[in-house]
Amino acid sequence: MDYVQCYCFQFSASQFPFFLVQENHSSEPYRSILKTPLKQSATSHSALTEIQPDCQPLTTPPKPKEIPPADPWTPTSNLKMLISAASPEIRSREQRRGLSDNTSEVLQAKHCLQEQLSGDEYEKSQPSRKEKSLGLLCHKFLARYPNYPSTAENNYICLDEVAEELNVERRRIYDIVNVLESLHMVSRLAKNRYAWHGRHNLTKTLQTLKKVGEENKYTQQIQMIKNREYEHEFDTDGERNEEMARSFGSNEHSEMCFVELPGMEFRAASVNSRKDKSLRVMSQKFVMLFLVSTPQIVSLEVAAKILIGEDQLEDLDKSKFKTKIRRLYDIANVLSSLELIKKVHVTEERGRKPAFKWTGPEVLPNVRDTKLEATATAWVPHISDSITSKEQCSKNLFPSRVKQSFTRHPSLIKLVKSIENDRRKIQSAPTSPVKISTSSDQNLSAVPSKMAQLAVISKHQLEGQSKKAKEMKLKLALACNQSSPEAVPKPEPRTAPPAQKSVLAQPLGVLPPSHSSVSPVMLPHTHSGVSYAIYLHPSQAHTVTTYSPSFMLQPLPCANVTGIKSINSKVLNKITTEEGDNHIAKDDPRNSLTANERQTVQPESMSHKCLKRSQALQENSLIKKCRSDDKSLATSLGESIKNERPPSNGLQMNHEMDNFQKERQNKAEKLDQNVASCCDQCKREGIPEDEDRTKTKQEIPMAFAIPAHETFFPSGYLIPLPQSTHHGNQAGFSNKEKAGICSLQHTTYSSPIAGVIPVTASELKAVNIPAFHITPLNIMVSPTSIAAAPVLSNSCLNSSNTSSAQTPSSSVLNFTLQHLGLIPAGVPVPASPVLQRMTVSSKSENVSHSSENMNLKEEKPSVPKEPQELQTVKENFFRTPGGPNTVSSFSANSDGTDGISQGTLYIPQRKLEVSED
DNA sequence: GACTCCCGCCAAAGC
DNA sequence: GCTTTGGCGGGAGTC
Repeated sequence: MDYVQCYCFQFSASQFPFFLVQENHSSEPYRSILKTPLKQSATSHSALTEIQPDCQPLTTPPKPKEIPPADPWTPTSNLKMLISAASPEIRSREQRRGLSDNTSEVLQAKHCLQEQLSGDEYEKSQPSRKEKSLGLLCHKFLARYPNYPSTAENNYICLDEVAEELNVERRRIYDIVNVLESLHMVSRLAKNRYAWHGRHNLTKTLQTLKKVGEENKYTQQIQMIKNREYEHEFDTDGERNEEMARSFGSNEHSEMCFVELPGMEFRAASVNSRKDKSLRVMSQKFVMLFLVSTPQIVSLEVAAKILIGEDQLEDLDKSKFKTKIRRLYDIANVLSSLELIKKVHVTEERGRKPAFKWTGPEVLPNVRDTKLEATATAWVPHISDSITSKEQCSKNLFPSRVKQSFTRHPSLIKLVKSIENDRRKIQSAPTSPVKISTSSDQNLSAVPSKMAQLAVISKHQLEGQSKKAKEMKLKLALACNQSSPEAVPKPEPRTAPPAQKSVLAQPLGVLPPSHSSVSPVMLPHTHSGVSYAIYLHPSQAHTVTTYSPSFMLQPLPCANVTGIKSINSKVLNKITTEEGDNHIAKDDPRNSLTANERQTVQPESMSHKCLKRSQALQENSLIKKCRSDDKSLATSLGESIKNERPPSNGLQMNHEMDNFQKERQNKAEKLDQNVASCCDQCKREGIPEDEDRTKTKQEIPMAFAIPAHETFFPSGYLIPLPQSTHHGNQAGFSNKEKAGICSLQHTTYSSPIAGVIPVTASELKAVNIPAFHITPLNIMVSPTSIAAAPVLSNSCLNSSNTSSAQTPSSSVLNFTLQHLGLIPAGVPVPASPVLQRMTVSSKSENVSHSSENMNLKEEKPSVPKEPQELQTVKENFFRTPGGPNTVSSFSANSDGTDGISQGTLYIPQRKLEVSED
């Protein structure tokens, strides 16, 4: 036992000169042994952990060459020497150094040792399997390089050298490097030579992977697999596989390549040589699964099935499955070392399953497509590159996806591959002399610096705005407190962490449940500084709404925003980690970096999680809605929450809708009165009439101006309409604000059921908000939640102006219905509340819990099998121009136009979280 | 017995 | 033709 501890020190000392100082001053009798680098012990991890953050050698640390002094040999030291000599790694190392002329002696020593020690003792003397794990090796590898290397430093990696230093065969280093390469943390420069980029590219890569994963419909695939799991046991060669093959085939997954980032393309000539099975590609796909799923937990089984599905479904046999699992373990070990994932176990009906949970930074869905870009730049470096990156990745990953309606003929694939390979060879053959990474490293350094400048500027400006807004809020709070106490935002709202402020550049007021009966929630609109206010009834304190970077308002399943994850976990999965969920975060000092990163991105992550969930829920909702029959609308919401039943349609729904429309007219009037009252109050308090008043409208929660160009659309669909009234609405704004307003896309979204849903604060006390969804461009309220529609404010809209609540033309409606497959092509449908009967209900939104929460009771019978046609319809609908389910994606395309054109049907994210935990 | 994943063979790709 | 890269699966260690 004693010598084992000694080993720990030996490893550290030999690997890190940092420790050699101690060694040199040590009077420890076994000093001579300390000179021999041995394999790490279990404690080496912590040692590495402490070393890694700052003092990382950029290059291979010089190996200690000193010859061990001839210290007196004791029986113990002799034994230790024998043990160390017995190590094959040590032997091979000695051989490589040419210092080992006495191999036979060593072997003899080993033999001798074996004889001397009992079997158990000898086994104990060998490094345990854990100590040789890829994860630990990866830790050692990572410890050699800084997380954020400066380009001025030497960041090259020589595989041979590393393998030697780490006492492992090169094969293992390849495993690590391949995974790191998939995250663009390293890139291949030449034979045996890589460049270390650290985490500089990580955010960008993850964004890209997420985007690609979304486009690849991984969420749906996961869902599909999970659903099937519950329906049947996965059999190897049955009809189910064929079915699955068809599904995957229909998703055009047959051809997938390595996702590349701009400036890092084709750096590895072999990158795509075995692309379909490459560890790199597998690693990227694996990461994608985490990024697109909610919760971000992926079981190995599901991952393997998806990965196999993309390969050769016809060969979906056990051995293939086992192999995939093996590879996934390899990848997971590296990702774990990077602290991007953590091993967990999900408990479900069939038992405990190994899975991994994403613990890395949350990823913005797609910032570039929104006007947030400049702002987000302050937050995420390289963000401006992400577009190109995304496009590039899309091209790389889904070459045939550019025109989704066309599929490349298999016979052409080979030709294309051949051409691509040729081009690759020409462009990127990694040959000697070593290619200095001009495009990569320099871009990496140049772009970030520019972006950083932009970021600082944006941040500065936005902080200014934020301050103003805060001041206004306080003023307003005082002002409105008199007229409407419920609406007063708390001076210290439970806001998102500061990091988000800098990003959102708006006071994000996710307010705590106040003592008043209504909890206001301010939601900034980053485009224009418009905020939304949502008032929650205390009974819904668990459903706090926060801001989503994609401009979606998503109720979150808890009052404490920072507690979302835990609640989610609680609700969704009974997860047990092997070492405790919080262990790493709490205890591991190395985690500070990840923690920091996470701190920066967490606000987004939360809302985004909800976004993710909403996507999943929405999918289920759409499916179920189409199958729903005769359940009553009034009861369906509550029932569905509890029982996950499909929503209802029919006469009762129509009745409800009629009532609703009447109600909301009344509410509109009340709302106007409230607004006027509040503004008058502000006037009395000395708040400037002109600009500030307008601002007030933006920021005051009581300014329940219903966007004139935004209309509640009970059906959940938004149909873009020509904007005709918007400019008129801007008349009252200052130039400054006009500018902000103009930055908005003026697409009008309307509903067959035109109108607004004004709700006064007092009325809100009584309403529930089971499901809603708000974006700066649209507001969607599920039919079942319409009566509970929250109030909204949007400064760029005149509260009294509802004229733009237009009824879409019948042609648009026809288009909609036909696109839905609900009416045959060519059958005209008048613009009437027909859609009411086909609205997507939020009823079943929580159904996807069943898949996400394997621990929850699965209500398999209520999850009907999804027909292919419906699947297709669903896919089509969720394929928004900028990506699936991203509102932001159509708000501003790179060309400055609306990404959604006339006649385009957009099915919005519809909410979601019924957290009844 | 299931889960993990090390290990090294060997073929493809690179030089 | 040699070297590098990495897919792959046997099988051992661990739980």
